[in-house]
Amino acid sequence: MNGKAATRGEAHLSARTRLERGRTALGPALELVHTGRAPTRAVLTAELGVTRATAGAVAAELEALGLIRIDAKPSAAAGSQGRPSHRLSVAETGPVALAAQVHADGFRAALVGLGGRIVATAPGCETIDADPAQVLGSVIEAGAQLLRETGRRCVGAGLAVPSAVAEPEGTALNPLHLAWPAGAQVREIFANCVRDAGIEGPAFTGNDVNLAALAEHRHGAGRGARDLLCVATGHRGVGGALVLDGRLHTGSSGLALEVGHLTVHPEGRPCHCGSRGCLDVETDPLAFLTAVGAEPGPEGLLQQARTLVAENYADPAVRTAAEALIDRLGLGLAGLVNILNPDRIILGGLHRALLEADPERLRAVVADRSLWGRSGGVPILACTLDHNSLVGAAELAWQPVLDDPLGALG
Amino acid sequence: MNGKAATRGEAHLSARTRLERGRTALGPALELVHTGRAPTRAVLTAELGVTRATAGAVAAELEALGLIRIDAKPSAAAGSQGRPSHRLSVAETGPVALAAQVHADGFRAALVGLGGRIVATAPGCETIDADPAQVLGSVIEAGAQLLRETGRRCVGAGLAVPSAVAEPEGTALNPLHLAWPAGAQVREIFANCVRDAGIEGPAFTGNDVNLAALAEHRHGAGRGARDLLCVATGHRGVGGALVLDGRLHTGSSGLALEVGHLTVHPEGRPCHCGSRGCLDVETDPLAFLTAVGAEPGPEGLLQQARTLVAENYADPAVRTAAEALIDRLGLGLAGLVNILNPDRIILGGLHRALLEADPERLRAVVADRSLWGRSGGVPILACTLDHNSLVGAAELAWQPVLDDPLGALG
DNA sequence: TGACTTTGTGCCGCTACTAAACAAAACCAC
DNA sequence: GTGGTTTTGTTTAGTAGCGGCACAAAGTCA
Repeated sequence: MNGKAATRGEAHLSARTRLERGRTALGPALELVHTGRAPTRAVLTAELGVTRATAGAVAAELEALGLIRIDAKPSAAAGSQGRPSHRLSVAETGPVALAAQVHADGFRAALVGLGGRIVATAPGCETIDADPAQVLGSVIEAGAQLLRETGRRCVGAGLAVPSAVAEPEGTALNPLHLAWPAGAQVREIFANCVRDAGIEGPAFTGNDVNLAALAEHRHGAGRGARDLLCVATGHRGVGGALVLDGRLHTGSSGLALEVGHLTVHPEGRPCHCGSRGCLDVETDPLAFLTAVGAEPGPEGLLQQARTLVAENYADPAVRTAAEALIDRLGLGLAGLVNILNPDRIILGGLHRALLEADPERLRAVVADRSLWGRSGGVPILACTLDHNSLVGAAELAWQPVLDDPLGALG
Repeated sequence: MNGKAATRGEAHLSARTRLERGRTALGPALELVHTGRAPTRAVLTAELGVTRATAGAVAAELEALGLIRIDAKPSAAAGSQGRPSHRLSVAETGPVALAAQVHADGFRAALVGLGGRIVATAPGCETIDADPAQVLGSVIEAGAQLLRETGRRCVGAGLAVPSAVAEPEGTALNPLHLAWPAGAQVREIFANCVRDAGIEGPAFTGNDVNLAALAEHRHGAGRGARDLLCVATGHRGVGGALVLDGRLHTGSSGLALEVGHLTVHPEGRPCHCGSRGCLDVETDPLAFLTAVGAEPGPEGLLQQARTLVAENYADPAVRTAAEALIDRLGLGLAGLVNILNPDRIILGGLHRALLEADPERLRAVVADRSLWGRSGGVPILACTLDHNSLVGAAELAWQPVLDDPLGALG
């Protein structure tokens, strides 16, 4: 060991300069197929910037690894000239990632293949225990059952939690809606559950909105965006996420994009953070239901608020409350646009319903409050994936394979 | 051309997947020497993660290109064992970048070598014309004169302007303090001036605070940081910049980190943006001087405010005004911390003076208003480089060489 | 003085790629 | 049909960059 070298730079820095070796084209090629950007070897050739020979060899190797499928029969695209190409697709019986999600109403487990395809889903549970180890043990047991039933190889496991996850410790800082203790070592607990269940591969844990953003970027409304901003509500509060150049930006300690305490209404209601009129307390489902004067129903705050916006927008009380929320959400998004200048924004939860109820109003507010009205033209879209947090959790587990297929599976 | 491939992904995406070829170790190695992280070939070996043979060959090639110098005599580090290593350093007579900066008081030109070392400086001008082409023509003429005097090879030119620069057009959106027209095509004008002066290499233009952040990251207080946030004042207004993984984050249209309109004082003074109590109007030199009740002096707002803070902090009026600014700056920084979660913050201009006057107060405010007080522990430092915008402008011109030394110089 | 430690270099071989020629499978014009 | 064109896929040979290894060099330590 060389002491000078070890203390000189932080680990992540030398990682950035460290060179890749081996089949460097393998990972990028798999990612292109995974995200649906390489339907044929010809496209793969162009996207990788390599020769046809290389693209062919790489594709063959990925097929040999059981990750992708190359159609035996060529299929000509309509109106195309030349020799028809063989389609590339994700292997249908290839490995899967075990994805898990916990939320206020319970948990879910699923197996997710390449391409973000959900292969199998466990029934799920509708209640949640106060002990993280018990909950995560149950959800992993459900996942292990799925693996036994399908008999598929597992590349790893990912967990989505409705809380900020601190780096590098992997503790849940505010699992307020889970009745879990703040600071619970979720990553470690989850990894232990995965190991104890005899499941292959590494285990990862992330915030649900972050993972939803990652999934939308790769397989949903965020495809092709370079700087993607996601904002979404759960039942309570607001979460944000940023995907830069295809990677989640979680900041130095995992706490980036905690957007809930942007001020969007200086005279607004007080927030537990000590300020007033935070995005959290002004635009979440509870804020909306309170403004409408609706009694809490049995279906949960988020579902109740969404349904009201979607189905009763003609009701003046609903519309007035919704427009107030849209204006404040727009103010918050404009503030984020001025700081992050994303090239796309995706909304989830109640915010998605608000966008769909009156897209023009939201876009106008954002454009009006963005500097020079210019970046106000940023596209604002609704998220498009079902279970995007679950798919995002699987992306975490797939990442090592995408980075180095041979190293992770060989 | 393949139409399908061309329309499938945006250009930057295929660039990310496109593979490097040739001597892939050359660029990273040069960057390590450039940023002072590879003082010997042994360290270079460790940082690159290659064999000694490769590191030796790469260093020899960089020396042959005239970019670095390998000491003929070995120099043993104190208290070290083993064979002493030959020191690596930046070539003293190697190529230079032409750096230019325009600001409210005039312009400056300099030649900057690798390592961020200013090799030569032109006297500079104290007045500024309303016509961008004339100003940039003059500054380039001063730079060309320096090149003639020193006879050194030029790798390109970089320009720092006190305005947001829109991407990809390269227009200055708010050169308010320059008396230039908003929307001036500064990048194109600058590139034309460079070409007309017969200067080799490409020309680049960027915002001065962004470039200052880049320079501080590579050669100053930001070294080793992964997520670096910079906030600085000029004479009027506040600018921000973010360096992620060694690269400037300018957002999709160059307008990221326009932090001047964060709300830091809801009942504060009105801002031209339509809101009240923006960081711009609450924490810039004019805000400070107004709060103190000082008459504008001849030395410029920034210098006057800085001097007051640095030399008259005992004066109750100065102290009261400074503390109010610190509190509001802290609020703004806390908001940015909640969104970006940087691992370091660097302050420039008046903000630097405020930090140095009362570092504890500023850190306490930021920690208090950051979520969980956790990321509030982010280090807040003063910038350390002289002429950091100028050095940053040179970094732009050096970047192609750092990315691919052979391709840029061979 | 000799053992040990660390740095630097020459040589060999591997491997992932390129380049270029060839083969295959569609279309079109006649 | 038949032959030409276009695009895709494969085969072959060649190359460049890096790893591995052995060895040499230049210091410290006992």
